[in-house]
Amino acid sequence: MMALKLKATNLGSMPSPADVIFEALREAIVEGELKDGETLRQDHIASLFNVSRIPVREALARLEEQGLVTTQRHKGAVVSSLSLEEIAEMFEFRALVEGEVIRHAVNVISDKTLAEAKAFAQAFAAEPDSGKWAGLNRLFHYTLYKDCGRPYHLQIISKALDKIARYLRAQLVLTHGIARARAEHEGILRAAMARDADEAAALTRAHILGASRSLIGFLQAQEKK
Amino acid sequence: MMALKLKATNLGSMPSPADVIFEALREAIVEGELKDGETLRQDHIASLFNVSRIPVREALARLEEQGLVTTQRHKGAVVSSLSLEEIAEMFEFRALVEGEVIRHAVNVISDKTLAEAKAFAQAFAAEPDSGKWAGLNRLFHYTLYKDCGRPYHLQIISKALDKIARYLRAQLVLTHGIARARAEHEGILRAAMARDADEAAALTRAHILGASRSLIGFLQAQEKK
DNA sequence: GTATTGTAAATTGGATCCAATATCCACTAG
DNA sequence: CTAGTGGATATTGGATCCAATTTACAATAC
Repeated sequence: MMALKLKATNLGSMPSPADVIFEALREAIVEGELKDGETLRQDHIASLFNVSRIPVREALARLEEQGLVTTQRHKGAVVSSLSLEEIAEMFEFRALVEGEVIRHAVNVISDKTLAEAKAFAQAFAAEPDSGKWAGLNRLFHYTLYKDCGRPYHLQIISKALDKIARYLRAQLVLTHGIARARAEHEGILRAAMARDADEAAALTRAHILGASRSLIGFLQAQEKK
Repeated sequence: MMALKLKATNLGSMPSPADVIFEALREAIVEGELKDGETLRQDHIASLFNVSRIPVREALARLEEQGLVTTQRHKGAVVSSLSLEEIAEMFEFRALVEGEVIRHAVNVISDKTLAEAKAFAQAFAAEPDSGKWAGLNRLFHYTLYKDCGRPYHLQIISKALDKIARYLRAQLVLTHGIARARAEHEGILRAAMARDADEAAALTRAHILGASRSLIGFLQAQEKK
């Protein structure tokens, strides 16, 4: 073996075109750029990325497995939409898992991570551009969770968030959720800094379930119109 | 519109070849017929099902998204294997979610469903063929959960089970888990019939975490050899 | 005018073909 | 004999081509 040192990037794990397309579509759905029920034409996507339809189809298959799109044989893929009941259930699920995760995290959380979380909370509170709220909100929470040593839990939370992020956005922007979120983030952060795991878990649960009630109420009112 | 009534099977939602292959591979992995680390050759699978590699690749993409196989660019797909830590985490996760689900289920469970669960518990206890234990075990628990009105939770549980079913099998068959499982099932069933949601949840959690300890101990001993 | 049939265009899903990469093994140099 | 090179083989990933199905719409019948 030669002794020459060079920073070798592992070509074998470079993202394939299919990966790139998957990520782009996922992002677009999560960010709400592709609306509920919108149909995704393989040809169109393929020409956007200058590839054939093959990698597009692979990306769509993976998105369907995640529940972000729904496919009907020979009819194509549409962005999945969730009913009110389904949205409510997702929030319940998040409250359960995120509550558990933050409890474990707070018991072992480092000062460095706490500082990061604090920075995100402040950035969130100070951000004037409503388009960036959802992202900062997610970063804040994720930072508080990430030391929990439970990668599978984190992955599941992330996938659940992907499915409802579009709706959450509405909750923050359209229901004045931002003001309450600021206050509740402060509380969660304080509990975490005090290493009070049960309090952090309880506040996180309440935070999620509160957002759920607010969003569901908003969507119900919306529906009646 | 004509009045003729006939039981119309919706052709549009018939399983595609890709669906069939996905299910078959999933089943084979879950049942342990395909071992950890075994590589899956696209050509081989394609000829087994008499199709080209295209639907096989779609199935593999979906399996990878589920975490049942791992792909490396240009090297192909292998059946994912879980470390001891990962297995332990999956059990923790199951205890959390299944505990929650059975609590909600027991509050609304029908007598009919209880009777079904009882039948599965008895079938499980009486089954001499160890190859069928895992399936009956899963049916018993699923039956107790299914009235909970939370389809997303059930789906997540199902996917989590898929990832560890191979290992669970070993726990039941090789560690005398079957005897304890019989007794614990009885307890869970009794709590459910008494509509004692908290007790059913606590017993379910204990059941899962007990199986986890037993399995992890077994695998650790195995590893040292 | 409305409902129904038939046909053309659009779209998906699969097969085949081709290029890029990895793996294996024989060969060579030292 | 060993390390290393080069090329044959196997395998994957993507492009192109083709068949099957859906959709839109024009033509026809009533």
